[in-house]
Amino acid sequence: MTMYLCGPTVYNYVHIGNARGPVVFDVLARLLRRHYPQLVYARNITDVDDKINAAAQQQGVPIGTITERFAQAYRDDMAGLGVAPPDIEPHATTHIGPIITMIESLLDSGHAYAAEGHVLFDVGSFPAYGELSGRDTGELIAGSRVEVAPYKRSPGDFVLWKPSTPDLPGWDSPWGIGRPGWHIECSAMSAAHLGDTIDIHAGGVDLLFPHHENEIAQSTCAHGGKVFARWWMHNGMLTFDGRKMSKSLGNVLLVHELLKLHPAEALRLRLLSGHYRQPLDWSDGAIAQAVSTLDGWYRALRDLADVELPAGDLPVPERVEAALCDDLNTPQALAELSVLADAARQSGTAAAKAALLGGGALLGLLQQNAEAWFKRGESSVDAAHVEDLLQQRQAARAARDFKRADAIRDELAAMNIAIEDGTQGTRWSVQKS
RNA sequence: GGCCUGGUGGCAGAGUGGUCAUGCAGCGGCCUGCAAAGCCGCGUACGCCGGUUCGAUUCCGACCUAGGCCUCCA
Repeated sequence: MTMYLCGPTVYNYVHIGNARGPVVFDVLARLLRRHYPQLVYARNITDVDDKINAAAQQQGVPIGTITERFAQAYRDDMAGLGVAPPDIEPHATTHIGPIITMIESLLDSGHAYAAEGHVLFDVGSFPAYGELSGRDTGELIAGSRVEVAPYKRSPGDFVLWKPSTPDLPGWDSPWGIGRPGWHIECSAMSAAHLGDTIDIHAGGVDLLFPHHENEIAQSTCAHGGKVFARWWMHNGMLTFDGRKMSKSLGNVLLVHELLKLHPAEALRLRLLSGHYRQPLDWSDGAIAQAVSTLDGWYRALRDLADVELPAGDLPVPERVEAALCDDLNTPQALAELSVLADAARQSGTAAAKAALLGGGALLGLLQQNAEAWFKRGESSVDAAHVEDLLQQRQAARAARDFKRADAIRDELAAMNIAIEDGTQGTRWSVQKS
């Protein structure tokens, strides 16, 4: 079983919309690994690109400085969101050889042509072009938004290799010093690591055309007509202010920044709270709801802190798995998690606790200590002072001086501390998303 | 203009041809010194108009509306 996800072009921090695919397909990978332990999951890094070049030139540094920095930032952001690293993280610049080989094969088979230092894919040579995205080439050309260049035979033809000037990164090739086109990178990298035919190819819907269409054309033609990807999965876009969150629109929220402001699991929960194929709207209110939901689950777990888990691996609740097996229905899986939380609260058994944790684990949620969840942001709070106030309040209550006790509670509330009196004493937590 | 998706209760968001989504918020009750948490209960939800059907939120058609792709984009 093989899976390929189109990864980031690393010239800047990624925004939360960019994280939806990695998070959603991380859940898919977790699910698949249960059934196909030999799953090989590849997520590439595009580390050569015009935008990277622009950023490097602007800052006067080699592209490697930019790409290494932001590739690491990307790994950090994904780790922050609880995304497990893929099995393979191929970089475009370390696959120039395979890319050139693939282009040569396309030239040899008549699916590509060289012109003015460029090599272009001849869309007309691949009748199935447009099938995935449901468009026909005639219309495409009529659309006229494709770049018309004198060296193109047909406006829909796309670049496999383009020439580089001395001030830009380039690699030696049969067509001169140049660099690969974006589309061929994914074709070459997936073939290099996952073979001619991959099982699942994932990515955002915005890549459906032309990127994935082009990948199909290149790979199919380079591999003698073999199927490129058996299944395609496209995640819907994240919207913000009612519009697609995108760098070009400028309405982005960086993962890097959001992780400083909100609990990571709330961000992850939000990304999983809609079906992956549907659009999902991002808002502060939505994050607050996610935090409240997690509060409830963690509260159930905190009450069971002393209940020892059964030995061995956590169980995966059948209903959670069934939901995910049904076209990765994460909202349904989340609903099942709420049911499990109820069961844990009401039964208080080790089995119920394990089920809740096991279901959460499959979704990459409930991965932290319950007490830690409620005490997050504690560094900004003087815990000793809080404990001292609670002691005073306890004394006041014992003396039935409720006015004083309530005044202390108000004081704590002003410090963003919420308290709960329970049979095991008074608990406190930091009220901050 | 072409090609796609959607429009579900205050909010988020699944799903289904005919008794339940689920969560968040709200309301009432129990509990509590009072709260909080928890528990119990509540709210005439499926864009609009036709059609098919014994019956449609669910199928079909038109319309309105939102968004995406057609250019870099997760």
